[in-house]
Amino acid sequence: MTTLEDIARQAGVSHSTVSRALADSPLVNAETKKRIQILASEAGYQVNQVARNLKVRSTKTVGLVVPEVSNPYYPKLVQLIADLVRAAGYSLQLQLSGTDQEVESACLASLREQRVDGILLVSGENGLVAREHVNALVASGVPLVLMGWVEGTEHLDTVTGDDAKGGYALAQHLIGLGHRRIAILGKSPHRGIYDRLYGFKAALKEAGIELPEALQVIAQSDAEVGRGVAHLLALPEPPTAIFAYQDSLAALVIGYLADAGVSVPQQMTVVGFDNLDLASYISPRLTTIGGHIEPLATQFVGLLLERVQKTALRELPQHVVVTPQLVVRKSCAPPRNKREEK
Amino acid sequence: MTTLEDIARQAGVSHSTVSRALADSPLVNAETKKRIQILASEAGYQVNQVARNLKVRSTKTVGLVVPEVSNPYYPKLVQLIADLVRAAGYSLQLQLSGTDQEVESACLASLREQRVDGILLVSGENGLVAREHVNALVASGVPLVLMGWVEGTEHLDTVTGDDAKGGYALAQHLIGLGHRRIAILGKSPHRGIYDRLYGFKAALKEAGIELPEALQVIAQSDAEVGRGVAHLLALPEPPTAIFAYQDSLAALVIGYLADAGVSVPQQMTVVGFDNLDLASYISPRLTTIGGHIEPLATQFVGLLLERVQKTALRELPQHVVVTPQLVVRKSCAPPRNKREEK
DNA sequence: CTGAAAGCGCTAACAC
DNA sequence: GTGTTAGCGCTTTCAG
Repeated sequence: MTTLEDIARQAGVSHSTVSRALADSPLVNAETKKRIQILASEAGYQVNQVARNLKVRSTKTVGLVVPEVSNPYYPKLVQLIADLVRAAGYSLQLQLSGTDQEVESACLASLREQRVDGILLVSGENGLVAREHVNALVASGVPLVLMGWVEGTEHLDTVTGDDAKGGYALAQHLIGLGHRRIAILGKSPHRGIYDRLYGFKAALKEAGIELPEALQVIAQSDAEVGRGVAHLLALPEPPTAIFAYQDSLAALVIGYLADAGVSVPQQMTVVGFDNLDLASYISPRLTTIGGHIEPLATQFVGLLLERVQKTALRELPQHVVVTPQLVVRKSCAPPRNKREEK
Repeated sequence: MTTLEDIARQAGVSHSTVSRALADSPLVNAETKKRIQILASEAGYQVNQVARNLKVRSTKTVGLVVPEVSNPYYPKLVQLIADLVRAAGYSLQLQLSGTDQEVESACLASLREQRVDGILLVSGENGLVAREHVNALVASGVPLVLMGWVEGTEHLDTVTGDDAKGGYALAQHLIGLGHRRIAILGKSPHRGIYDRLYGFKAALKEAGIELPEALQVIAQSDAEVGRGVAHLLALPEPPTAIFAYQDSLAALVIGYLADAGVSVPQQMTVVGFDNLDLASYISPRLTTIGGHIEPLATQFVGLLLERVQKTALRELPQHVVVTPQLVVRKSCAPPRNKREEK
C-alpha cells in the first residue's frame, strides 16, 4: 500500500508537503502541488483514513442502528438516511440490532469503539432496552439521536411520528364510511406501536363505537394472522373492517381473506399503516397512513449532523414529532349493510 | 475519552500491561489482570479501534456495496449477509452505489481508504461499470468477491444464480399447465437479468412456442407496467400467462390486472422471479423462482472470508453458481380455453 | 513555501 | 511478569 512517504520520495519532497498538496492547501507552491497530485494519482495513492482518523480525531462516519432490514419498513428508512448522510459527506456504518437487547448493546459498543462521529439509533419494536448503554454514550459526549418512542428519554434528542394522530385519522375514515364493527389486528402492542392503536381507539370511543375483546386480535407470526382472520370471519357478527396496524400485516390479511373467499374492499375493508412501497403494489392498493417516513429521516440526520458539527454550545434536547397523513386508496368501501340500506 | 494510559496510571502499571490485560494475555499476572479489567470496565473504557486498526493493519470490517435497498430484493440479501458477517466477528460497512457508476466508484474508493479487509460487491442492474476500479482493487490485493453476472470477470471470485435454469423451469411450468400464448414483461434486460429471459425463451422454443414482439413488453417504471398490461389485454389474441421477471413487477402486474377486472389466476396466470417475502404475502400468492438468495449470500461471504483469512496462497478465482428452484403457489392455472375443453 | 518533529492510541518486540 | 520503545500513516504546529 503506497503511503505519503512513498510519493514524497518520488517527488523529492517531504511527506508533509505531500500531505498539504493532496489537501489542496494554498500553502504549497502551485507547480509542486500539481506535480505531486499527478504523481499520487498515477501511483494510485489513497489516503489511509484510519491513520488520518486517528490524527484528526474524527471519522466522518455516522453509525446507524436499526433492528433489521428484512421488515420492509426499515429499508425504506435506511435508504433515505443513507442518501442524506452521503450527501453530507459522511459514511454510514450500519448495524443491525435484531430483536435482542444484547445485540443492540454490542452494536452501540462497536460503534463507539469505532469512534463514529454520531449515532442514529432506531429503537426496536420492543422499545429500547440498552438504556444504560445509551446513557453512557450520551454522557461520554457522543452525539446520538433516537427514533421511536421510548420511555424516559426526555434528555435525548428524539424524532417520532405522531402515530396517535395517524390512528385517529384512520378510524375517522372508517367511521365516515359507515363502519361500526371494526377489528384491529397486529403484533402485541409494544411501545413503538402503541400510539397508533391509542389514537385509533380514541376515535372509536368518541364516536361511541365499542371495541370488544373478540375484535382485537394479537398475531405475532404469519400463521397467527391467518388464524386471527379465520377467527374474525367465524364470529357471529364479524367485523366489516380490519385495521392491521402495519402495512405488511394488512397485505397478509388481504391474502388470508382471499383464501376464505372474502374480497377486499367489497366484502371487507382493510387498512394498514406506514404507506410502504408494498401498499401501492398489492391489490387492492392499500389505504393507509403515510408521509411520515421522509420527514422523519430528514429530521433524524439533520438533528444528528447539527450536533456533530457544532462542537460548541450543547443545547437542550430536541424532540421532533412528525404528523402523518391519511392516504386513501382502494382497500376501503362502505360496509355491506350500509350500501344495501341506500 | 479514556485511554490505555489513563487506566494505566490509575492501576499504577504501564500502558502495555493494560493492553495485555485487556487482551486477556496469559503473560500478565492473574491478579493484576483482574484488577485492571475491573478498573477499565468501571472507567467505561472502550478500545479505540481506529488506533488499534492502524497498528494491527486490519479493520475486521468488510465493505458491502449494493445498488440500493429500496428495491426489496436487496434488503433480503443485506440482512443475510449482515448476519453472516457479524457471526464471523466482522463489522459491515454498507455502501449504496445507486444506479450511477460514479457513485459506485466512489463507494469502492471510500472502502479502500477505510482499509476494509475485504469487499463484497453486488453488481448493479446495468452490470458493473467501475471495472477499472475493481481491477485496481484486486491488483492491490484487497480481497473482493462479486455477485452478479458481469462480462469479463473470469479473473474475479464470483457468485451468481443460475437464472437461466430458473427461467427455463418457469417456462416449463407454464407450458405444462397448457399455456401457449405467454407474455414477458419487465425492465429492459440488462446483463443482470438477461439470463432468466434466456432460459425462459429457450424452453418456449423447445416446445415450439412463438414469442412474438407484441408479447414482449419493456416497462421501466410503474406507470409503464400499467400501460404494458393494458397493451397486452387489448391485443386481438391476448396472452393467457405473463412472466414478470421480478417479483415486485409481478405484484404490480396483478394489481393492474385487477384494475382491469382480470382476476389471477382464473383469467390470467402470472409468475415472478426471486421469491421475495412479498411473493408470499400478496394475493394470490405468487408462483416464482426461489431458494437461491440464501445460498448465494452464504457463498458470497464464505468466499470472501476465506480470502480475507488465509493471507497465504492465493488460489485461482472461484466461480460459484447457485441453482434456484421453482416455487409453486397460487398465481397459476391452466388457460381458460384448456379448461373449457375438458 | 517547505521541512522537521511531535503525537493521535494502540500493539508487539525487546529488554530487564 | 512488566516496562520501555518503536512505530502504524497521517496532520499540524513550529521553525526556518
